[in-house]
Amino acid sequence: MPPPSEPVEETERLLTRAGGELKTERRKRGADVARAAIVHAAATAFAQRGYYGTTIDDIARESGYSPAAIYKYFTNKEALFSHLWNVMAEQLQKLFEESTRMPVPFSQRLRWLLSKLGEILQSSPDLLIAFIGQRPYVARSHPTELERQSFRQYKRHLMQLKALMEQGIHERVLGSGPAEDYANLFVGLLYEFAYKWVTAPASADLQHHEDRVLNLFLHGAGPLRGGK
Amino acid sequence: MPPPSEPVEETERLLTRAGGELKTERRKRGADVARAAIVHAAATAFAQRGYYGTTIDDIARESGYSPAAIYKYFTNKEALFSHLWNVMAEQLQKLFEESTRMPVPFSQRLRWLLSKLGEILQSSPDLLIAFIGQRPYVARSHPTELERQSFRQYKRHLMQLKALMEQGIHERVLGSGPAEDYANLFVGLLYEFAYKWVTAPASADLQHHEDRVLNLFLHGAGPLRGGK
Amino acid sequence: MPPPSEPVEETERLLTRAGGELKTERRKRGADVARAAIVHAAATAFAQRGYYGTTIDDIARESGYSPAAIYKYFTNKEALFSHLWNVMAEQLQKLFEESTRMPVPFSQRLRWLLSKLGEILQSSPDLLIAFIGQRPYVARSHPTELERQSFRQYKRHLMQLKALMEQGIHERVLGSGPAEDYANLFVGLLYEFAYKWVTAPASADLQHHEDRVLNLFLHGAGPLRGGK
Amino acid sequence: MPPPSEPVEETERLLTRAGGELKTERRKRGADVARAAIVHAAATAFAQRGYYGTTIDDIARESGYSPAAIYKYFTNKEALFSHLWNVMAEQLQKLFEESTRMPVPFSQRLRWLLSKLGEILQSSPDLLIAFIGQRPYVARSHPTELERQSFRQYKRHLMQLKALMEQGIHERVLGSGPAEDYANLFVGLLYEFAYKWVTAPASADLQHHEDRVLNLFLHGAGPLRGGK
DNA sequence: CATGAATGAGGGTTCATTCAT
DNA sequence: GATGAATGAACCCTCATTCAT
Repeated sequence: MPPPSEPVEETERLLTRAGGELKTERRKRGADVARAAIVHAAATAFAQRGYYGTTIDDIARESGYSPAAIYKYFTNKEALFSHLWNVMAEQLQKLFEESTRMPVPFSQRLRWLLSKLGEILQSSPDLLIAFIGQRPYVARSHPTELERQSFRQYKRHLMQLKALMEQGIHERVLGSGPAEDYANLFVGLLYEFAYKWVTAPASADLQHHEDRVLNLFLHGAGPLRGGK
Repeated sequence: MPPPSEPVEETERLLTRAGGELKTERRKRGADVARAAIVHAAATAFAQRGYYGTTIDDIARESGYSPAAIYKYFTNKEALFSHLWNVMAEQLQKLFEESTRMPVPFSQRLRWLLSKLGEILQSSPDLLIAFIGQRPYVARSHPTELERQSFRQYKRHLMQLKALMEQGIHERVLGSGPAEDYANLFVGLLYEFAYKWVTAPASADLQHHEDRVLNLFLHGAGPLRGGK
Repeated sequence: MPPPSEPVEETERLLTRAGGELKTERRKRGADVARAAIVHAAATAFAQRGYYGTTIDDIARESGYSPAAIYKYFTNKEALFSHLWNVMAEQLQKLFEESTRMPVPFSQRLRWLLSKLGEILQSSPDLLIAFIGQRPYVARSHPTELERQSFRQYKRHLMQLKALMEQGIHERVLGSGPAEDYANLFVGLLYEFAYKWVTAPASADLQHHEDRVLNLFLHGAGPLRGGK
Repeated sequence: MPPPSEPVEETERLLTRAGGELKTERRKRGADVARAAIVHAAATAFAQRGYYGTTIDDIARESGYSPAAIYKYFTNKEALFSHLWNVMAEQLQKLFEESTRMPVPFSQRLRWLLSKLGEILQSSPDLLIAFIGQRPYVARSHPTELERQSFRQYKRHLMQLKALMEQGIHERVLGSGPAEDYANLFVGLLYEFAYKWVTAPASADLQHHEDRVLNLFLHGAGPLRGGK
């Protein structure tokens, strides 16, 4: 009776607007389609109206299924949100990890990471917003299980980024300052520009956004220094 | 019947943990005391459990008044939250404005601004979190009035900061890059470090935090360059 | 916020059809009246359609209040039922206790006990049925908290009756057989005749019923023997 | 479309833990096996968690079949329960009838009846509890069809027992009191001791239980009298 | 014969809000 | 000025039941 917690990758693939050809495999079909529709509807709804502002009925309506159907695939509202959140969290986690392992100079890895993040922003802005929107709850005094989980994941991400930054420090591409600060700077920029882009997507092309973030990250707001 | 929307400054004064001597002036007393108690209770509750997680009953209980009393002072839950939000928004707005007008070099103004923000973080962390926590809703497709208002205010803050940054650019303390980017960088850092400090306040003294933020803002993560 | 668990006696008094003059004391009124109405409606409903067959809406409708009002007085459906159940359980418990302490011969005490039980049956048949109807759940493998509680109380009643029977044995009014058996016999008869009376109340006057129960209890179905 | 209401005896045979050899007769097999599995699972489930506490999904899971399959054999949940109930009711009915026809002295017939009841208690305690648990609903003001049926059957049992008791009276093994009272006494003892045995089965061997019931039935709780 | 998939019809519960006192 | 009492409107979730395959 516990709804089968399908591998997160599946959902991820189905959600991605880019590679969503939905191969017509001879799978159980029905169930998969329904699950994907629900997950998709949920991502949109949660992103637009937040966790509390979204009702199960909303998701049901938007997905084309009945509220009861949703409970066949997820134990409850929180589990559904949690699933979505994990999809994004794992995607990011993987990205961060990968970026620390690429056998190329640090600055290339940074670029690569940023461009990958840009792709996510483009392919699943809904999910990304739903994800980031969860962060504020991190500071709660009486966190729900969901909030506790978010907090843990948030710190895990920071750790990963810190590791990356340490490599940058080692390669002398970054300064000597505490790697953690750099990680925070990175995250701060990411969130800020993600919002900027989402609230006004037409403002410019994504590539340009990435360049600006990279530049701000490396040199801050101060004047170009040195010989120049 | 719409409860008189008392000047925000009053609340602000009452909330600040520092200078809250509550002089026994010749005033209607009762009403003021009640209002202050309610506002204070609301700030704590909203910060700890969020807008949706906080019930009017919660606030009533914590304030020592009845739910009905709250409606004597605020038209509804949203108005109460909105008021709190505005208190913080105006406080920040004033700070930003002031910082563009100080007749001292840019870097001093920046320092001053940061230290002022630090004071706020220390005196009303609850409020500040409640304030920042509101930001994610900014991107909603179907925003409530509160969200629309938040969005406007958020942009106003950015404008103000952009003006400040333009001064910095003019004084050659900052680079030539678009002032808006610098404003975003500043905000990103602010939020990130505010969270950091709130979720682990003991981590270090605030002064130190400010230094790091300033440093990251001015120089980014890149290495200190050349001749210096 | 936890609804005030008013002393059970109060409810008991209000429910009793006999002495229910509802003195117009200058009490908080409202709340008391409402609570009594809800409790009364609940007793009727539960007795007629059982715990599961009764909805909060039923009780609300019959009590003349809204469903939400019920939750002001009882934390939830189970708590409401549990309260009713306790009212009866304590009433019985007190009766049983008292009957073991009366300074009169055993057979008089027994008579007195039966007549008291008869009074209850007449004044609150609803409650009594709701109470007895709970017993079957006693044997559940996976009991709810309510069921566990019922079971404990049931055994407590048996213990009390056993104590009474031991006195009867000691006074030679009863045989030597295990007191526990006598307690079970007594309970069995009680339940059986309570049902009989409730399902066909007009069948005879209560006094007559009591006599028969007493007779069956003392002599069973066998023939009157010997010399007598 | 109404599923063929197979003769109750079949189920009875399949349920009885004792003689369940399930001969591989030339029969539709499949269907029979499925039906038996469902009925068996239902008996267990209903007995453990009651009618309302048991879901069709529960029964399906425990039977190894799907919920839909259940509807192939029974029109609905109530019909399934009703069937189980009838199995027990008819078994008892037959027992009672038979006991009035045995060409042996009354006391032997009584003994025989009790031992037969003991066998049932041992072989299908689940069913017996599910059966007895139904009784309280007998008194409902707005009975469901199931409850009406239970009530009728209950009275039929009493009638049967009353007939038996009349024989006892005639044979002078019982007193002269109304036969109906004796029937009620018998039922009361039966239920009470059935519960006792089920809630604490290890307490003693069944034979002993039967003796006690018989003794209580014949002589009540009073002292052994007269010259005897 | 069997089931996977889906749903309609509630049921319990919460909560912002009102209003007579 | 303050509140006790009450409620309408949802919301989350469950479950018996159906039906195409």
